[in-house]
Amino acid sequence: MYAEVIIEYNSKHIDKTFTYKIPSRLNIKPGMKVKVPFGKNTINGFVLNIKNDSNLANIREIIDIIDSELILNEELIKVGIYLKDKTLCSLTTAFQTMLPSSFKIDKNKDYSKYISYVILNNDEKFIKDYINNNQRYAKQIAILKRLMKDKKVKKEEINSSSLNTLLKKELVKIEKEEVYRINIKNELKNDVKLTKEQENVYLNIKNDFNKEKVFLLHGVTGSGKTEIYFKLIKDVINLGKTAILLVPEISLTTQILDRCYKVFGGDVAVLHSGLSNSEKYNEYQKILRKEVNLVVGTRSAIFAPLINLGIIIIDEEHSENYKQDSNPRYNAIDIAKYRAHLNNIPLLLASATPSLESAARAYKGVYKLLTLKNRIGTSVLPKVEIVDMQKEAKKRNLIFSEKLSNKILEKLNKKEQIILLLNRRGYSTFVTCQNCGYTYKCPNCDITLTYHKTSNSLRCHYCEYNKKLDSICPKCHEDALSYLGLGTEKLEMEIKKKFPMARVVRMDVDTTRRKNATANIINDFANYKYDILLGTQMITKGFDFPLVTLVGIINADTSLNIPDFRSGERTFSQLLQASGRAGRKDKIGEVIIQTYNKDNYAILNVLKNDYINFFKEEMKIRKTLKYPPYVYLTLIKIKSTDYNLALNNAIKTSKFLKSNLSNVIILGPSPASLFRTNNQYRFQILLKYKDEEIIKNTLKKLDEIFLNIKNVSIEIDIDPLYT
DNA sequence: AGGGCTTCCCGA
DNA sequence: CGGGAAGCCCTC
Repeated sequence: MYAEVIIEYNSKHIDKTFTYKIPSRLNIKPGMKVKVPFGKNTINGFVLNIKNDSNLANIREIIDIIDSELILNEELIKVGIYLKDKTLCSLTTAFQTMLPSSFKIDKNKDYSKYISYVILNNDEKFIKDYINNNQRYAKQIAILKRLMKDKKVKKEEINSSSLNTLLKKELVKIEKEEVYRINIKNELKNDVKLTKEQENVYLNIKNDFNKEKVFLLHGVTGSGKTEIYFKLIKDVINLGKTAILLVPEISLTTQILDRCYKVFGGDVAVLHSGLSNSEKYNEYQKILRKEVNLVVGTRSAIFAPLINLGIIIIDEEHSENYKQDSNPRYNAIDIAKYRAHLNNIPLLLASATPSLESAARAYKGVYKLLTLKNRIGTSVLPKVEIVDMQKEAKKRNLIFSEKLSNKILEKLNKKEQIILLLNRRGYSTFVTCQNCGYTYKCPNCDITLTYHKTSNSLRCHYCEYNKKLDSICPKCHEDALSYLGLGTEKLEMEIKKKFPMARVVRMDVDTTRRKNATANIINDFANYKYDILLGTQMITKGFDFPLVTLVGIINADTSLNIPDFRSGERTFSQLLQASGRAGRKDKIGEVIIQTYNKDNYAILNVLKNDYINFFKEEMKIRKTLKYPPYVYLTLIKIKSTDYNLALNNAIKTSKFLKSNLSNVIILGPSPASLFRTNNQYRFQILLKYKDEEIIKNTLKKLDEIFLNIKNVSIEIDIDPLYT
């Protein structure tokens, strides 16, 4: 028997399986991690396939099985191959991406945690005799008596010298027991009652449990989507199947996870990058050992090795976090579709602001569209107002309009909570000299440096560049540096100045770096330890704070001004999601949007709370300009530290594509939106096409060509989020 | 990835 | 002629 093995060396030059003979002493199955000889070394690999014969001349033998557990099941092997095919990454990269670090192909780490117990090691008569004959060893006798009563006692609770004697005399022994770091023992809550509207959605999906079918649930914020998820998952588990629930980011897992634990108790494993390696190891182990039926997590949880999946649910499906922005650039929704296909089960995509692609498919009938139009309970949708900042600027109100200040004061007095959104972190977005006009720029990238007051440093948000701020201008040596542009740090200071009585907390990348920091901020705010939560877009996601009655958008234009075909969609979705945070329970929510573009269609549709109208207007633009969902996109970037090398290869690439592709619009090469990052010059070529399959082979060839070109690299992003 | 083999350039 | 760097190819 022979095994096809992928090996741990991750290079596109050896992106294939190698065949090894299976020695008769080993019981090898596909999915096992094995040790094999390779050249002069012995390395790790995964068995992908087993076959009866091979026509290769020199075949070596598998040395050993590393882990008798099947790490990759049959389905995951297929998913790995799909991932390679979809993103053009190597097979090894594909499987590495799917596994938590402790299980990766080149690792062999056991992060198990054990508790040691002491138990009796002999029959009762023997122990009793020992006690009777050795009355003078009072400590030992006490231990033995305790063990006769309690059966097992934690090792730390027992005096170590007495224990050693007892162990030597073989009166007791030590037993290790594995424990998980996350261990849920909850009283399970009873069923939640669904409203008519929820019930209808639930039944619609339940009727199609045994079909490969994609549902798009368009439900307004606060319409009770989570209850429907739970009911569906319960049913699936009762049928003896399993479920995956994806949420867009770690901060959201905490809120939804608490609710999962209440409903499903210890039947849940959680997977996201906020866990330590040991925690991840434990959670993964729970899944491999089939001890849980539900996995909740972020993007990579879509690779959870659950068998017998019954449903996959993707919450906030419009979120850009489902796409990985480094290699391999996969989208969890694609993987979910593939797994739903393999298992012949439903995939539920849900959002208050579905992505244009999903909505278009739903209106076309490719997905089944389900809607929730009403908020649950007595809660009504918030009242939205737009403030024209051009007028306010004349009154010298640059940060807070009159209306917003008054509303903040009003809410503070009423002891209600406020959320303020500003999509830019740091203190000021650029520092410039008022004397000579010098502006600090990153030496590696094509971008101005952001000033961070807490660390008194200038930082590049694209690379790791960081420098202390000078007291005088480095060019003209005048003391005339001024701080322009508003970031969350400065906003926090301004709020404290203007509303000294308010308790303020800031949430952005800078304040949430530490483990559990996000969860702490969210919990403290939910428990009314603060009046105002201010932050970047991370505060807009699905949180549920009943006391919040005012949401203020400080500057709605930040996302609008990014030159990208999706900026309208992003602005609309972000503003509508942020608005959704206002007014849950019985209080009416208010939303104030400050903008310099009061007539922009995205902002106006937020005002009317009209998703469908936004969809129609945006679709017209996409159709005219030939953008998704009317075409597919692939973005190719050619990068080099040498300008000419980058440019010449970009031109060559474009020629290659033009001669190999037909029915494809090829745009470029043009300088990438950030022309220089990390000292690399970047040119890009954009492909637009209607048939996904026609470009695959050409892209594969192109990728191979670049393997042999030095000092230039290529990056192929299929279905990119940004152009 | 990493090792071995070939080639090519140049110099006490 | 010899050594060392650089390029190329192979690994089941």
